[in-house]
Amino acid sequence: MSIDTAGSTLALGGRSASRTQQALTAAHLYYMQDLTMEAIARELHTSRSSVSRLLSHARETGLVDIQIHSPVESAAELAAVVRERHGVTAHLVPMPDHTSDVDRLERVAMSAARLLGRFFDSNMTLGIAWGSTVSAVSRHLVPKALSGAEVVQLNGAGNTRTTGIIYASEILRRFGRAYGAHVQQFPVPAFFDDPETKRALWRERSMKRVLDVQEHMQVALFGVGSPFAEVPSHVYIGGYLEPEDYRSLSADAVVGDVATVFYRGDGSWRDVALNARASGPGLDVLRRTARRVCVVAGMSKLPSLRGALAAGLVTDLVIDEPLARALVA
Amino acid sequence: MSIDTAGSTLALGGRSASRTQQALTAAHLYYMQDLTMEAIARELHTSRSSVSRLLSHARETGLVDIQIHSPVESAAELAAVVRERHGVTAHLVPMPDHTSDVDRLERVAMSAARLLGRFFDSNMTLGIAWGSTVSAVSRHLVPKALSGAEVVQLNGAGNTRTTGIIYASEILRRFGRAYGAHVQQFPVPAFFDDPETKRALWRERSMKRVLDVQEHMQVALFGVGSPFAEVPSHVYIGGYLEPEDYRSLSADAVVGDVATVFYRGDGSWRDVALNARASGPGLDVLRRTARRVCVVAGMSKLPSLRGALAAGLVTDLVIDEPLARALVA
DNA sequence: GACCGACCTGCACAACCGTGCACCCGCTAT
DNA sequence: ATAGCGGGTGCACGGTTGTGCAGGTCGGTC
Repeated sequence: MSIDTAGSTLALGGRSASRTQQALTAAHLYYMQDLTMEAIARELHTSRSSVSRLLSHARETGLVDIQIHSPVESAAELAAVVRERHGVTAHLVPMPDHTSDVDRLERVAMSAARLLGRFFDSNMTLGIAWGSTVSAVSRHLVPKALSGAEVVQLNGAGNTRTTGIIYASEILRRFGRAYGAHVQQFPVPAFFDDPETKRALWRERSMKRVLDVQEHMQVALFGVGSPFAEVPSHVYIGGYLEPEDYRSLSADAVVGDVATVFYRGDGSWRDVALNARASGPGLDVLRRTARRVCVVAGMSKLPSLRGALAAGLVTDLVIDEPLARALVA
Repeated sequence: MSIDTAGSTLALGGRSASRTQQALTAAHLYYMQDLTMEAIARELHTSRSSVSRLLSHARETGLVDIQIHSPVESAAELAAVVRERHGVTAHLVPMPDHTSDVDRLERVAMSAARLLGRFFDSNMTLGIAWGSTVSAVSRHLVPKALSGAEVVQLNGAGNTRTTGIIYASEILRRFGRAYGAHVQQFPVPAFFDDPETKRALWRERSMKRVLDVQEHMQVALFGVGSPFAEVPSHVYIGGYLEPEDYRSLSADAVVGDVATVFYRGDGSWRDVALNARASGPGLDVLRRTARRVCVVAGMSKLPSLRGALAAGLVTDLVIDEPLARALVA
């Protein structure tokens, strides 16, 4: 008689179980056993709406993981062409040609966020650039409980107007929270005024520690900047660069940047003048990272994307399908 | 102008794409980008109902894979107790205590079928017993495109009334189709009349080939039979055994069987008389298999389950939660 | 060339699900 | 004590999704 209340309920799903346990049970009943929410509500002795919320909770917190496998034999032809031509794995995000640039970014970011969970695991280090693309990704991350994971900021965010801490650290924090990871900030300006200051600072042990973490990351996540596009990236409008800097970039025939490091259409970057003052990791450091996930949305990014591919910065490319078609056209 | 019709559609999702490609696109838009079916229908230039069917197709054919991860720290206490006490990984299938035995079987089988896809991969061999449990599982398999996979029947199906070919081969065929695997039948009676015939047949090269495949399987899937339960298993009602056989089992204190091989409550089996005439693999052969998935539903199976656990036949146990609770009680 | 069957489509309807709202409970600061 | 607050619940409604049905298309057959 003492177990009477538990008698007709579920040991793991009963009213006394934790929210997570209930969500787990509901998810099992819904996704594995194909019950309706109504039926689940009866089994859990609660209302259908609570079950609906429980399932949302389960999805949002990563208890339920939905993957899409394209059967190998038919792996989207377009992706195959991209792989052959550029040597990267393309993750195409389908959408109509007439999608606006903001929608593209949002949709690509959502897909990228869900994909990232497959690449990032316990005891790994993830390096992130920041900018509108990575920021958009950060808003759609699916939590995954990892241990010993670390997230490190790849480039500084300070400029002449703000230290950029708030914006960049908000992004970092989202990643850290989603993966239960330790976050490593990088409190330096995006661009130094004097390259000598950068070199000096880089010799400081506190900075060396961060740089060392960057060097050993297994996954890097970044977008590409497009300095001369109609819709310039965050770096180009936030007061980071001076008119003379633009002239310098122009003179160097720069087509884009990754984490404040600039490159030309042919992928060269070492002798771009501005890079001496940039806070981001040298592209050779980036290239030593095992998995380098580049997220790109919108036609205006095409030239800088080409440059990034030419520079061999990318192993996995998350990209909207119309742009991918333009890339191989 | 010639590409006009394709201009406002999706290259991969347009009307000319294959059903699979369309389903893939729809799945991406639905599960990765959270669009409604209505919106997807617009992008794919089709009706909403077609999108609904496309998504069903994607789920049924394994294009979409839904997994449930219980966060390690909270991995159902009950499962932990089972692991500790019996050394097996328990996959608990939640359901109310008052669930009928047929519902239990159906629900456990559904979960088991979805789980199996995680264990069975290309170039592996899967051994299956047959019986009501495995049959139920076979009806819920989620397809997965493998190469070089093989499915082998573990025990014969013939009896004095039929060769059992139709029933058993239907089950086998379902597995073969779901995984694109080659199927290996085992056309022998479930029980021989004369153990000598079995020994003779086992020396035939055609039989040796099958036995050899069985010995090298990486995954085995089976239920447990319960000879003296209220709801006896297939083997015990299909005309396979004679009254004297039952007396023999009773005299040997048998509590159950796996693939026609009988064991006692303490897990012993070698000296059970009837086993000399059984077509199933010796339990030592079974125990050499890396992953041995046992599917059990319903209280009446408890004694035979205990025996199978005592015999160390199981590495992964798919079981309804009320039964699991009874097991550890 | 008419017929047939297998398959696909959109419609319409019913079933199902998400969410704003009012409410309740336990906690805390006043 | 009590008002306020954060978080959870069920109801009711409207949006979303599954599915039987009545076509339509295509390829094969007599």
